[in-house]
Amino acid sequence: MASTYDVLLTRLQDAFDRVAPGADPVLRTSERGDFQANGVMAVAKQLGRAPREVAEEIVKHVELSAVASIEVAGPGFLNLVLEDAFLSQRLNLLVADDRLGIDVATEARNVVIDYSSPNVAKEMHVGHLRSTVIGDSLARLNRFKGHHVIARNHVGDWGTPFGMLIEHLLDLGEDEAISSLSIGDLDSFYRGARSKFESDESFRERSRTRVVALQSGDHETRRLWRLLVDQSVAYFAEVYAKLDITLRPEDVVGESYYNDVLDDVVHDLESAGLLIESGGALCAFPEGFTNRDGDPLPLIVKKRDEGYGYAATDLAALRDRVSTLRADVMLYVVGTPQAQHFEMVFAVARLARWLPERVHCEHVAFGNVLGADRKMFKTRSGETVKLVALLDEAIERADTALAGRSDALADLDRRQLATQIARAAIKYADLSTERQRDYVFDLDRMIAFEGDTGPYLQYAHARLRSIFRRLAEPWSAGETSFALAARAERELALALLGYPEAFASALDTSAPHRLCVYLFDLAQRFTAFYDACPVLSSQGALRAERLALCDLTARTLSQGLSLLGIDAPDQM
RNA sequence: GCCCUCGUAGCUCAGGGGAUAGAGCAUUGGCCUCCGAAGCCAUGUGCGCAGGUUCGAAUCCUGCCGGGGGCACCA
Repeated sequence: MASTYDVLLTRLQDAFDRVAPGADPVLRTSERGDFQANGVMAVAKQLGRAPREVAEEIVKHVELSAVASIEVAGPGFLNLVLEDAFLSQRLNLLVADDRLGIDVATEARNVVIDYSSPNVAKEMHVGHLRSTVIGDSLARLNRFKGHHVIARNHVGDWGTPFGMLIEHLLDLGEDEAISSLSIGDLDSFYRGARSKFESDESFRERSRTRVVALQSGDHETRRLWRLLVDQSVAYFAEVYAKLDITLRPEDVVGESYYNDVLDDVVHDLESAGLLIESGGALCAFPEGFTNRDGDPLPLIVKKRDEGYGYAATDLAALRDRVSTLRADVMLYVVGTPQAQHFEMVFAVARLARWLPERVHCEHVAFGNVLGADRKMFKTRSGETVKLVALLDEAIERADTALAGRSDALADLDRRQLATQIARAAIKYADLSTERQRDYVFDLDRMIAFEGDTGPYLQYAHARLRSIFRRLAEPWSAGETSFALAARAERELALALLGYPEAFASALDTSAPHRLCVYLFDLAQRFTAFYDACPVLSSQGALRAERLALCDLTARTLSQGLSLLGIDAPDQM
């Protein structure tokens, strides 16, 4: 169904077209009315006419009867106020719609989303938080829109470190190594290997030999490698479950997956005349990239030592995603430092004709997570912070807070609830800031259950559900007459009608924070309404209307949060 | 040195051509015989600086200043 905004835009567009075909009405929500159209001034300028005169003409032509009143204001703004009956009609459409006004895509696209990407035999840490959380939200948004999402967890499962990791595994003994890995103590395993590699010459030599064996496909070496990978993937699955991330083991398609086609990638690039030998390495030199000396900057596809760099793997993956997975959209949820790398990879892929124009390919970049000192977020002792440790601490705090307000929650699984709240706190804090910016990680602030936080949104939802729990009679949403006499009711209603635009904006720009901003605004309008408009103690039509508003708000909050990967418990 | 990115209230952040620039936290002061006070209401000398484009600039362009990042074989 067309959203309320779309209805108004269509009507205005028709009127604008009669005066200046194709002109944008520039329709926005407004504090001076419900909406305002700002496009008149530009049109008047273009026509060389007085803006107010043009505005009057558009007002004369626009067909808005039974929809909205419209008037000219200031230099030529058009202010619109929705008719009560129209508002009521629009709300009833939402009441009857499980999707709350969000249409399924008319054509489902194949959307490949590359996110999370931890390293095998290494702990997941804050450095993986943003990619994981943002990528998962984008996956949920695209799925909800009806697209076919292909999640790709491009884990680091290949490269020279595996020589030392496998030798370390052998030193420990398989059983011992597996039990160490399966309890999630990946860091100490990795450190153990690392320290031997740095201090022990013979270990170093064994590691080098082992890498060669791995690369040449030695059966036993591959088996040991597979052991490492499987243990890690199982561990990642535990972390994802704890964070409520939708990535599955079958979404793991690591770097090694492309090993067999790397020769092919190089061969094709060579045939296309895109590779030049430079300093012993095979490089592509896409236009527009220079190094610090002003010379052309290479994308190194094959290293001097004959090994392949990550450019080769990324190119192979990209080619595979277009040709095999039939991607229409490819999103790479990777930090901003990789911006130039991806620009170059995309440029080379276009040159190689692996990336057709019709495929939308985008580096969904995000900023760093910083500590209170505005430097990269680390523990006090300077260690990277484990993701599970982060979540565990948040769970503890949530649990403590819950314990202090216990009675109503006696029957519930407090631990489960604390986990839901902790996830909300961490995810919302991450998602609610504009992606490209760095943000300061402050657990106190994000889990403080007041202000612009995940728990605040959950709380608003829980209060709504509480109203329905108290209801003596069975209730279900039906055709409702919305009078919206109180200001707070009208404000809430307008926000509810804006949900489809907030969703579209978040989806189209891969910006979950836009949905966050919307949901927080909605929650605030709800609590203002809640304060000013008694629901259960009101009577008759007013009560029915308010219950319907509550139901719509609860559904919108719940659905919106779910698109962010956040639960909305009924009680907390 | 070149390129990218960011600079908005004391702090953390929205707003990315439209009218008097908004939230949250903190501050101060009000609200619970009444649906959950994790709440609501009130409370402000702020768009880094200088030009430019425009009827209109926090928003677009140029330069400068400041933070962060990238710039040949670790991904």
